[in-house]
Amino acid sequence: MEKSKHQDEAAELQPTSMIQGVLTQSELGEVERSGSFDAIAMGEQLHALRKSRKLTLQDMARQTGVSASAVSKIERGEFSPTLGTMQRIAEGLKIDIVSLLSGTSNEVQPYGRRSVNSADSGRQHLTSTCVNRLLSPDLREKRMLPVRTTVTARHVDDYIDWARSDSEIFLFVLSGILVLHSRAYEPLRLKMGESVYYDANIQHAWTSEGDTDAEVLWLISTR
Amino acid sequence: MEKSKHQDEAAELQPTSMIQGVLTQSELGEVERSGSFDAIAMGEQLHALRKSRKLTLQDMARQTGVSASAVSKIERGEFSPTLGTMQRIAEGLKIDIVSLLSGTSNEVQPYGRRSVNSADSGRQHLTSTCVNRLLSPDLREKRMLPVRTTVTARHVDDYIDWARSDSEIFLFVLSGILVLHSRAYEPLRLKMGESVYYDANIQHAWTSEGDTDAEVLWLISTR
DNA sequence: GCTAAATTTGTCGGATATGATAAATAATAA
DNA sequence: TTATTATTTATCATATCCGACAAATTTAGC
Repeated sequence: MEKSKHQDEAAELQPTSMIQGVLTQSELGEVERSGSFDAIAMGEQLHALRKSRKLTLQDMARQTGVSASAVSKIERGEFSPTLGTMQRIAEGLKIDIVSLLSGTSNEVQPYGRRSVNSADSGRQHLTSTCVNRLLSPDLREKRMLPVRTTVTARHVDDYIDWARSDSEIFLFVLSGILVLHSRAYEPLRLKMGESVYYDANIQHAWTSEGDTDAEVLWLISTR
Repeated sequence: MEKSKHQDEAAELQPTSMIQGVLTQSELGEVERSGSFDAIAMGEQLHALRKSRKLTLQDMARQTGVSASAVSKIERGEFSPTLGTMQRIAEGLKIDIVSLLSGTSNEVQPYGRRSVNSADSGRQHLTSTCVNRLLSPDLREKRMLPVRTTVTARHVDDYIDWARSDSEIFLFVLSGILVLHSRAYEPLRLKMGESVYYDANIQHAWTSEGDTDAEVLWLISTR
């Protein structure tokens, strides 16, 4: 079993960013997306943004101080703008360059979404080390991924690969005794009501201690 | 009481980004930071990055395909580079432009941090509507802020201002009955073991129902 | 359809960025 | 120190960006 053991159901439910079926690839996906773009992409961004605001090239020129012809050429990728002109454009449009470049400037922020979970909601997903139930799977592009998990593993040997990602994890023990194993720390025993917040960029794995399986509520950051 | 009611202790513990004592200003802080920079700042960024990697201008030229003299002038803000050259530089340095511009390219990502909370850990902070205990307050710059709260309010009238921020909130009921009030939805009753994930950009407030105060575990996204 | 206005795209001169090479400065060694 | 080398900055020719205005295209009204 590998790192996705207590994570692959989550992966299934966030398809766009889950390249390898590993939950924490979601963040990787974000990073990759924001990093990959060229002058044309940026031009398209700008064009889309201008259209969505229903501005003409002239309006643009007036607001930003960059000539209409220049904006036109930038939009069509005919040449690659100077940082200075990009700044003027961003300033005139009241957005920051980062979002202009990363292509998030035109995204509408989700508003008022809500997803309720009953005590036993969520399709169960079994692995050899735990049973996962992803909470609020209907909401996409969440910043946090809440999961309720029953940890069935009793020994770290049950894990072939330990989990690792560039995310952060918060874990709260609902019942039983959970042992958090980490490459950087001694095993940590957590009882009911206890919790831990840790960087997932260090390898880690979970096991239960005692007769009953530990039940945990945990969230992993997605960006 | 205002929006920070069940959030102001959190604010206290993330001083840099908590301008107005409102928890979700953390996000605002991030945004503001990433938006403010000019060509010179970018040049300084680049210079710092080059130095930290112990590269000469020639090395740079070799790796990026941008001439040493050009890089030198960019670093000193003598002119504003083209998006194309910025791309070449970013590519050669194996970073994405966004982080180069936003100034995060040279930051070291926290590694292997960990913070454990006992069942009753965290200094209590009383407000007129609830008792908050911020979990893992010793970790700074977290992507999620975990809080354990006892909701003492019985009626929405106890709130003067409802909470609102550009964050996302996950809430899990540990005991009692919590009622989630929202400007967009009918009041939602949540019993023990039930949970909800919602966008905090719509005004909301929490109350307890029944004789005992509801005990909830909740996390709010910070970026 | 046509006409007129609005909007976008092309042209060209001037401004600015970039690259090759030289000059200047800083670092290193004897 | 001086000599030597490494590194950065300045010079200048060339390529590219940018702005003003003209040409072409699209849109709107009839």
